[in-house]
Amino acid sequence: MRDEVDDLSEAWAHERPDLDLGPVEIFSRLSRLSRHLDLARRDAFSGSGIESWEFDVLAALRRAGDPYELSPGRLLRETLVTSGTMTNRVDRLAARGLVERLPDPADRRGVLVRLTPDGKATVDSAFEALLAAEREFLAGLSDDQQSQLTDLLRRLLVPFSG
Amino acid sequence: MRDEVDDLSEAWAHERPDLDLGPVEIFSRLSRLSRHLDLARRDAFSGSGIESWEFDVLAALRRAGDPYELSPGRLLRETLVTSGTMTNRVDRLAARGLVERLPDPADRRGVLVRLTPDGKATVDSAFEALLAAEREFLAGLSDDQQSQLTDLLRRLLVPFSG
DNA sequence: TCAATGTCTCTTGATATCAAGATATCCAGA
DNA sequence: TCTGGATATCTTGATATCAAGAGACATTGA
Repeated sequence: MRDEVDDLSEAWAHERPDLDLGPVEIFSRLSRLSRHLDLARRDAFSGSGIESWEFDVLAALRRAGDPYELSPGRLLRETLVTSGTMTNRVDRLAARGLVERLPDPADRRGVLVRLTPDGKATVDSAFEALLAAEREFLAGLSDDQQSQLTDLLRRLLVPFSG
Repeated sequence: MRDEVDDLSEAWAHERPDLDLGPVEIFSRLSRLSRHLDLARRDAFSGSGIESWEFDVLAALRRAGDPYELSPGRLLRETLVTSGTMTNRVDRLAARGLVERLPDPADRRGVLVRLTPDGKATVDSAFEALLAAEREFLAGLSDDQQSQLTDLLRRLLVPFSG
């Protein structure tokens, strides 16, 4: 049981024996796993004909529940991108017929982005493909280990969820 | 102990009660932690006057040990970017005096990128700042939990390290 | 020796993103 | 009612990245 971070960490230990590399052991793995996960997501989504950024937007709308509407402002907070990026994304999703823009009846500055039936079907199929791909990732962990990992990651994430 | 992914997962469970969301509990946290980590890295590096992509390149050279040289090809495999990106990065690092390009004595097609003394000092100071910032992240975990987490993440990463 | 193939680096063209600012609308308080 | 500041979205300009390909050199096998 040896991974690429063991090599990296060993190299650092050789060059900087004065430092405690404990954090590297965790965060280098976290960061690399995240990259591998991104690639796996791309593969999983290609079957549904969408890209990762499209899924992020569509999934936020899908999770919101019927009638599958959110403001651009809310969407950009959910997906952590800037407003210029979200305008561009909504433009492209609307051009593909996966979402539509509606005026917000409660605020004339505002707009609502709504999932179309086509968009809903697309995101549902993509989500199922994603879950299947992610389950592959977890094949090496027992159910017990999976819930341990969930718990440890939650502890790290809590400070950012305030 | 509740985090943002608990909300997200609950919303999905409400909309898609037919699906097993176990993988989401792990990978959504992993992905979000990675984003928060990127932001923290940026902060940590700003004190040393460099950006994250600069650290990635300089750190690969630093880890290689004296004389701190690697080929661009090796560098792009270490940092997972394309060759065009690496050419651009080495250009900018060389312009700042943190690395220099040398002809490869063993292969006339090739080039070696070498850390300058300035680059070495910069990356060493940035690495110490990064470790300090990462230690903050880990404040909520006991030593025991940290090594549990390291072990679980290694298990996930092993399949990608072949 | 020579040709074919592989390897290495850099260039080009297109694109998604961000930061900053513009415009329109809402809202609280005088 | 009016005014100042906050909010919501979109636009603009600059930049880092990627994909694809070009050009130079190395290596292998006949």
